Amino acid sequence: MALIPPRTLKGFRDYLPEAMIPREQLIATAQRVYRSYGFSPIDTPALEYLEILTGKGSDETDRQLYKFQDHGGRDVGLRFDLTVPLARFAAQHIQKLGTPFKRYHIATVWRGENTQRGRYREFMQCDFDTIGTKSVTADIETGLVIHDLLRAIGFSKFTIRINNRMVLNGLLDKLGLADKSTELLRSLDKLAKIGRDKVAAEMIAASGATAAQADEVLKLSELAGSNADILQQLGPLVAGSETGEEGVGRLGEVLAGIAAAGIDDARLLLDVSIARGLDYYTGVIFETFLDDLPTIGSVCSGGRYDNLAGLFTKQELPGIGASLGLDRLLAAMEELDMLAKVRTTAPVFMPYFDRERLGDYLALAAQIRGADIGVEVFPEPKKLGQQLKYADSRGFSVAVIAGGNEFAARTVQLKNLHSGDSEEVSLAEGSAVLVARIRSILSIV
RNA sequence: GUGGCUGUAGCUCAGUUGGUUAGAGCAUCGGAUUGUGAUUCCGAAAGUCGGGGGUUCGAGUCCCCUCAGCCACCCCA
Repeated sequence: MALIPPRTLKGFRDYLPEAMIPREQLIATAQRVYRSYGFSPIDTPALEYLEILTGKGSDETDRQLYKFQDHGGRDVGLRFDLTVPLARFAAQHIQKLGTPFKRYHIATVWRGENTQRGRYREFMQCDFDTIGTKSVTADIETGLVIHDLLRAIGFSKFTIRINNRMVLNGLLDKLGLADKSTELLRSLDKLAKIGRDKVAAEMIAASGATAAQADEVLKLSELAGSNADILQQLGPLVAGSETGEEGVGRLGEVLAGIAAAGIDDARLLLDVSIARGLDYYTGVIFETFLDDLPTIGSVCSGGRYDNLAGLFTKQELPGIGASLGLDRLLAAMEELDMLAKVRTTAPVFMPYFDRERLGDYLALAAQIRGADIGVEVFPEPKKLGQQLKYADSRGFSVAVIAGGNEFAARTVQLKNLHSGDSEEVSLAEGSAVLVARIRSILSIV
C-alpha cells in the first residue's frame, strides 16, 4: 500500500514541545497581564457566517478569507481576526454584559495570504479591548497594558509608537483631502520604509493630492524633538480643525497619563507617521517595535475605534483595543535567542532502575506531585547512566535517585543536575524534608 | 495574488563539464564486567536526492510542472 506523505499546508505548522512550551508560557503571561487590569476571557467560534466576516468587505480581506460552504449549504468562513467576531459578539450580548466591557481573547485566526518570516496562514492573536467608553483613561490603560506585556515577556528594549488619527484627519480636513484619508494614511505608513520622496510621489499618484498638499501632510510627520516638543509643534499645524485639535489634546492626555503611571518616557514615541492599515481606527493608535529587531515589524498594535459593531446593531459601541502578535513575537524571540531550550515541563526526574521497586518509585513521585512539584518517572528500568543522559538532554533540574539500598535505608539521593552535586535525604519522617530540599534547589536554578 | 532565490540523512552541508552501489560532521540508538550525565573508542540505524513528468544509453546534476521555505511587492500580527 502506498504511504501517504506526511505534510502540512503552506503557512500551517506543527508545534514541537520546544516550540510549544515557550508558546504556552507566552500565553500564560498575556493572560496574567490582561487579568491584572480586569480584562475577562471570552471565546467565539472559529467558523462564522460569511456575511458576518465580509461585512466590512474590502477586497483585501476578501482575498485572504478562507471560505466555503458547510454541509448544510451555508456560506461560512474562518475568522481572520478577533475584532470582527468581537463586534458580532458585542452586538449580541452587550445588553447582558453592560458597559464598559473589558475582554481578552486569545485564539487562532486564519488568513490565506503569502507567508513570510513570522507570518503564517494560521496564527494566534492575543487581543484585549475595552468597549463602551470613549474615556481617555481607556486609551492610557491600553498603552500601559502593552508596556506591561512586553516587560512581563522579558523585553527591556522596545518602543511604543503612538499617534492619533484625529490629528491627521484634522489636517486632511483643512487641506480638503478628507475623502482620501485611507489612501493617504496607507502611503504615509510607508515613510520609514521607502522614504519621503517616494511617499510624496505615491500620494500624488494614488490619492490625487497636489505636490503642495503632500508636502503639508509629510511636514506633519517630520516633526522632531521630544514628545513634548512634537506635541507643541502639532498645535499650530492643526489649528482651526476641531478634530485635529481634539486629537492633539487627547494625545497630550495619553502621554501624561502613561507618564503618571510611572512608565519611562523613553519607551513612548510620538510618531505622527504611523497610521495602521486598518481604516476602522479613528483615534489613538499604538504600534510596538523591538529595538533589537525593528525589521520584524510591530509586535503589538491597536487603537481606538468609534463604532465597533455598527454593522450588527444600532447601539453605538466605541472602544479601544490592541493585539499581541504572538507568532511574530515568538519568531523575534527565537531570533534574539531569548527562548530557553527547555524540553521538559516537570522539573524533577526520577530514574527507574531497580526493577523490583516500581511501586516505591510511583509512591514517592505521587508524594512529590502532591506538593505541586512535577515529576517524571522514567518508564523503563534502563541503566542509570542512560537515564541521566536522557534527563540531561531534556533539561531537568533535579533528579531523585533511589535504588534498593536507598529504599531499604529510607533515604533517597537528591541530585542537582545543573551543578552535579548530590546529597542524601532521609525519608524517615515522610517526604516533607525531601520536598523542602527540592524546592530550595529549584529556587536557585 | 505578482515577481525573485532556494530545496541532497533529524540538523549543517559536500557531491567536479550528466557516468556505476549518493558522502561527511553533528545529533540519534546500541556496546566498552551488573547503580551516576563528560570525553574517548567500537558499532548500528537513517536519504523514493521535496514530488511528478520530460530530454538522454544514463539525471542529485539539464528542461517543464507542482509542493514547500525565504525575500520583495501587496497587506498586516
